[in-house]
Amino acid sequence: MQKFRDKGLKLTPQRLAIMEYLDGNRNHPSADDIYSKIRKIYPMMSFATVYNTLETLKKRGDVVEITIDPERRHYDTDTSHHHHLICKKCKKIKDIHRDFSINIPEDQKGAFEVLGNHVEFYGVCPTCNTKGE
Amino acid sequence: MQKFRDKGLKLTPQRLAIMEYLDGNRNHPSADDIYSKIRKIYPMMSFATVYNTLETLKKRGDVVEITIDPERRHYDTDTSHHHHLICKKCKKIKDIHRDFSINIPEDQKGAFEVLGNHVEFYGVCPTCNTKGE
DNA sequence: TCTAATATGATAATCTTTATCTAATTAGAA
DNA sequence: TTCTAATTAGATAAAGATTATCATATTAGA
Repeated sequence: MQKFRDKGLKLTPQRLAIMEYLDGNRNHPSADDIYSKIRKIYPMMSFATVYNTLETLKKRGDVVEITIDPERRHYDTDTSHHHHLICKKCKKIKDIHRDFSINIPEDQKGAFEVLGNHVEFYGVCPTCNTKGE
Repeated sequence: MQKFRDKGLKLTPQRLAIMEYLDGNRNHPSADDIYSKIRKIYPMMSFATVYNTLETLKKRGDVVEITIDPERRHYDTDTSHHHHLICKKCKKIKDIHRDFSINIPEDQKGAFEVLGNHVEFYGVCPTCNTKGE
């Protein structure tokens, strides 16, 4: 939380609410998740503010956008290098912390400047699995 | 191409045009790419038909949806297990053929049934790199 | 050639995300 | 504490991607 307070970021009640919601949140919420949840407490929250704030936090490097669910973007405050496991049914996302040290073979990389990688595992979570087919 | 002709798929001119366009196409086109291109030759092509056909081909397993560009979905007719490298600037996608044999550590997997994985490498392609900062 | 089943295309609808712009608020100086 | 410049919020429009609907047209096979 403290990490958000620095670097000339104007602290408004809306931003604080969003940051508070995100801080330590391991559920990789979507913009809509954030909006819906905070709206219950601060009904004056606007969708635009959610996107604005996410954009600001992304630029500051305090939040990372996850592209793993084709339906919508998810956000993660864990900015350390890690990977994800997604349930194809309920779309729940789980963190996978582990350095797989994967690299593109030289012959396929060519002159491409590779900046990083992200592994997306997919499958069916225990909850969805027990609910049957 | 021949692989599309089987299994009780009704062959309409529109479908054939889409299949022909996709066959051997290594550019991971988006629905819009497909639509725009084919429209020039078959002006009667509808966007709905593009999506319908993609859906059909996906179900048949002849096409795979790639979730790597947050802006839109891309499609790949190479259904073999492989990974992708995307340019953060121009969004061009390149195939990476290589089995990295990565697995989730048992303690993090739990009862999750893992069905597969996909590695997304990102960076800047040679073309965008030479265009300079 | 005929028919049942399926696909097309036009269009509306939905959903996510971005853009615009004015009024309100914040941070920091005075 | 007050004032001011800069930034942000919120309302809303707009854009863009994808899905849904449904009457009409087309296909495959009898």
